[in-house]
Amino acid sequence: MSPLPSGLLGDLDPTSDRAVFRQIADQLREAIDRGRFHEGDKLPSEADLVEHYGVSRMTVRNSFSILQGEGLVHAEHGKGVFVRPRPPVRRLASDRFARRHREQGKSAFIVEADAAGSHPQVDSLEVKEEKASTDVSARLGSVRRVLARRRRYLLDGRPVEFATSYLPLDIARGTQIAEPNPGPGGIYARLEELGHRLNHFEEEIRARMPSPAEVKTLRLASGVPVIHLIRTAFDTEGRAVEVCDTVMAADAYVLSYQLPAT
Amino acid sequence: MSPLPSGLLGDLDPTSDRAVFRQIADQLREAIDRGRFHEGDKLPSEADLVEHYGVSRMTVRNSFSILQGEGLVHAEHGKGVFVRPRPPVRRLASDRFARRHREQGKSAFIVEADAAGSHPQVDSLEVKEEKASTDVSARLGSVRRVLARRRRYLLDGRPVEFATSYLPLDIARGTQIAEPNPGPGGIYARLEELGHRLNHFEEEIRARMPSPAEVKTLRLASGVPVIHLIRTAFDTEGRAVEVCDTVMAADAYVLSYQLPAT
DNA sequence: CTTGCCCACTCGTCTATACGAGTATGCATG
DNA sequence: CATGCATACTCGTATAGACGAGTGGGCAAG
Repeated sequence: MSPLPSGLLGDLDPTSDRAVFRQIADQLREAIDRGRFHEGDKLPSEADLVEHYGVSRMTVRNSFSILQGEGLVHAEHGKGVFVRPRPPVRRLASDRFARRHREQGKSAFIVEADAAGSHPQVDSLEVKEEKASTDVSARLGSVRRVLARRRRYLLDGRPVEFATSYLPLDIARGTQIAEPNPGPGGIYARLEELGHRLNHFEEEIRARMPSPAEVKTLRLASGVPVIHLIRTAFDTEGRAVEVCDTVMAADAYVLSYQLPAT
Repeated sequence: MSPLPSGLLGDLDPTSDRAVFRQIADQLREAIDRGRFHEGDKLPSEADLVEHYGVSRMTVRNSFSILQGEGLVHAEHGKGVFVRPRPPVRRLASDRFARRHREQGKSAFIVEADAAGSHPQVDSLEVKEEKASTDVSARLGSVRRVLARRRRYLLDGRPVEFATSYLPLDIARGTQIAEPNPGPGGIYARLEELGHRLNHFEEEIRARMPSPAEVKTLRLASGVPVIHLIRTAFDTEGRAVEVCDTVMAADAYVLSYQLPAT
């Protein structure tokens, strides 16, 4: 247990009314911000800090837990506490559903990830008929049952997004949309072939902390929120033909929209 | 210290390899999800749970800290731990900058909040010239200095959003845009009067955990992420005439966009 | 050289205790 | 009745100790 390089971290201010564990967290945070520790670097161990500050181990752990909650660091059992690297982000532009992007055979996700040089995967594919939730039913116009298409998207082995599409049975049942592989251009291409020419989409965006289930399927580190996006697709007759419910790891995404000023 | 109503919470499973504090958190979470506790309800005190489960206080506190991290509950010193109420959300539609909304005298925020029956406020108004950050400079096209307009928005006394607009000095200096009150229709109306007819906006959206400073200015409860929105306004000549950097309390907002399918 | 074990170091979980500080309530005092 | 204090309850902070479990390096045996 080598002593901490002096000057790396300061001393505590016993006269301060700021709690000791907060002071320690502040100093670590500042050291990270100032670049004393870089992404992926190992922070001093709990034992190091116990010795350096002369406090008990629980106090140090308390400090770490603050930084974890902020998403700044993550602990690895048996190894140490590390500065959390910012993962590469995926940019979603608002024209990502434009018809011209729908021509080729591969899905938008695959094409885009390949172009960005990362390795895309889709798994947990599940297609089945089920009872519509209240919310989905309201959005699709009072349908009882729907076709649900679930899938998880991964980039370089890391899950980044979990999405479920809901479609009214009278549209989707018996079509290729009900097959695991919906064919080139995805379900939007199939919908248009079926006569539902798409007119516009509505997207609702929320951000919140993940549920335990979401932590699991997206393998989220603590302190990482999710972006919850609900998209409704409307055809030219004004009918809602699909609702897509997407939960994204917030640290992996930047959403981008272009709005007319008219 | 009245005993806990039996049946409200279950027992621990000593054979489970799930940590005790997680089991307790699970049971509390489930009880909340099932509606055994409603928004604003007080959960059993730490002492109650210590007695009920026969564990130490730190273990119970550990459970609570999980739920706090999820944004499910919040603790009040001297009172207890409560189920966090879902605050009313503000919906931001993608047409909120349409020209027709810019006619009246009051700001969009005030009009909209009044209509929703809540009491809007704007404070911390600050207008000054300053050095442009790298990011802002890049977005505005390599300007050195900018006019910055900072303000905080509150609904019913609660801060919900903190925004800063940056404008190139050659556009804003000496105009009403540089005054604390930009006049009816806001700075977008002034920009158009100055000959910068607006063509479109670009919005970039991220979600992340707040910095300590953001926790303070937005008075955020723990477990509440922020939505970080960066909007760039372009005039008909393709020039970026304003960058607006907005940090919103994520539990107070739903963003809504409408996209053409073309 | 390879295999396998031991050991040191790491964080994870849990107990027990202590005192501080904010809140609410009831009771005694004025 | 009103004021103010005592008190009990709440969570906040901190200490000290114990054992468990994952990781990785070194060393000894094969």
